[in-house]
Amino acid sequence: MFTLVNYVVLRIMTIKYLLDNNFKPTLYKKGDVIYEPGAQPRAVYFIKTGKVRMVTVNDDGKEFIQGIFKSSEYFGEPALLVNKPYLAYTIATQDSEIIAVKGEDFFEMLKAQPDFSMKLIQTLSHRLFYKSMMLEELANEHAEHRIRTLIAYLFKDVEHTQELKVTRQQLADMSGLRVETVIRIIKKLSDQKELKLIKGKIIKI
Amino acid sequence: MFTLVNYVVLRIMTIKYLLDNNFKPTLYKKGDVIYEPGAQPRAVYFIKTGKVRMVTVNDDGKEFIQGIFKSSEYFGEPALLVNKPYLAYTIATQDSEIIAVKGEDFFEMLKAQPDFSMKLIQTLSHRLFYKSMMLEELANEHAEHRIRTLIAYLFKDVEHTQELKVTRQQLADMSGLRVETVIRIIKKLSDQKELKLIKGKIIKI
DNA sequence: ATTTAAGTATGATCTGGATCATAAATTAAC
DNA sequence: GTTAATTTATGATCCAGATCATACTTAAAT
Repeated sequence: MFTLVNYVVLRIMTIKYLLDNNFKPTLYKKGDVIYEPGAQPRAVYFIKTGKVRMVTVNDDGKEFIQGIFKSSEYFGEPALLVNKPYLAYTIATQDSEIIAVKGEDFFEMLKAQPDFSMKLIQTLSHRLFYKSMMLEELANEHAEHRIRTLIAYLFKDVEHTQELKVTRQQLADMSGLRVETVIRIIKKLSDQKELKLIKGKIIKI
Repeated sequence: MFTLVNYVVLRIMTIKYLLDNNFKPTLYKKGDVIYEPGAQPRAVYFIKTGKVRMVTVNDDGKEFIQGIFKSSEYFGEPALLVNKPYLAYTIATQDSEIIAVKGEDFFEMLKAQPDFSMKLIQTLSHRLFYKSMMLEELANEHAEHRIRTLIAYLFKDVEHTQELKVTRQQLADMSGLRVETVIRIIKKLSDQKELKLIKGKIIKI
């Protein structure tokens, strides 16, 4: 069976494969936009180093974080694969080196490497899982439940007593709530000893 | 490039392939549960005939419709592929013949047929697209906007002057709103001539 | 053709979380 | 080390949509 370890190895291998095959990373500075909604997809983006956030923005300018991608992950395939314009912005949240693999090359990779194809299927399944979970939350659950579920998810493969590297604003932007609401709920969860706060940082208990 | 026509053909071919290879459909009666949340996935389900709805249910019994699957479509792969318990119920909304393909056989199919693998990637991408769109709506948009977007999506490959085969309750269960709210909004959209109502049925304008 | 069930319709009230406003505590930048 | 910029914090008010209640209409079952 497919394990977490070879999953990670395969991810790193993919970047190596690209570099070995002469794909060149582009440098994006913090805040740079990699693509915007409405644009026609032409490539899949592999992150060599750095981090990006994928956000949809409504008419009032309110952001919703669709996903966060970091080193050795890739993004932008769904739009390319269904051949529809992007729905979201993708923005570097720190300086990042990103390899853009053109559509044809990506399809080539898929054909040439059945392993990669299988891995993509798993990656897409993971993302679907997360989105299904969040849809249920946003549709049916109240603020406190949403934040509990989201924090549990973010903490899922994190050690005891480690801190969460997300701001209240980001939690708000992932849960469809407002910062003030998230702040009040985090405080409440802390009062109930469901988590610990040290200088405002959220610590797993 | 991959077109809608060969996409549909491939879908139908898959069922034919399964029948030719001696996979036997099981009959589910209207209301029968195919699987429930918490169960460990062992198979992928291909619908020969009929229709199912995939729903998550919260503690108060409120349903959220994660997806509706019909003839020649399949469901249940993400949980199998990431090897996590199901999140949702899948329930036959009418009498249905469904072929359960065991995990091993499904992985076999994927390996043996690169076409199928590519098609699965596209299918997952489509579902991700829909879920991303709905997440943005549930997180950021007001009731009227949600219903507009949802109706536009449901009408997307439907002719002019055709009727929507969904109830107000189903729209509510897909948008995280309450029936009364959906009813009031549909009425308003009708008043604004954005759609037509005939005996309560929603008609594309 | 009647009964029953499911879906649609509408008004009145209530409430969770948004919004607004203002300040304190951290962190980043120079 | 000081200033500037984020982030966290907290109270007061407001409102979209939930909830409750009740009735009507259409479709399904017998």
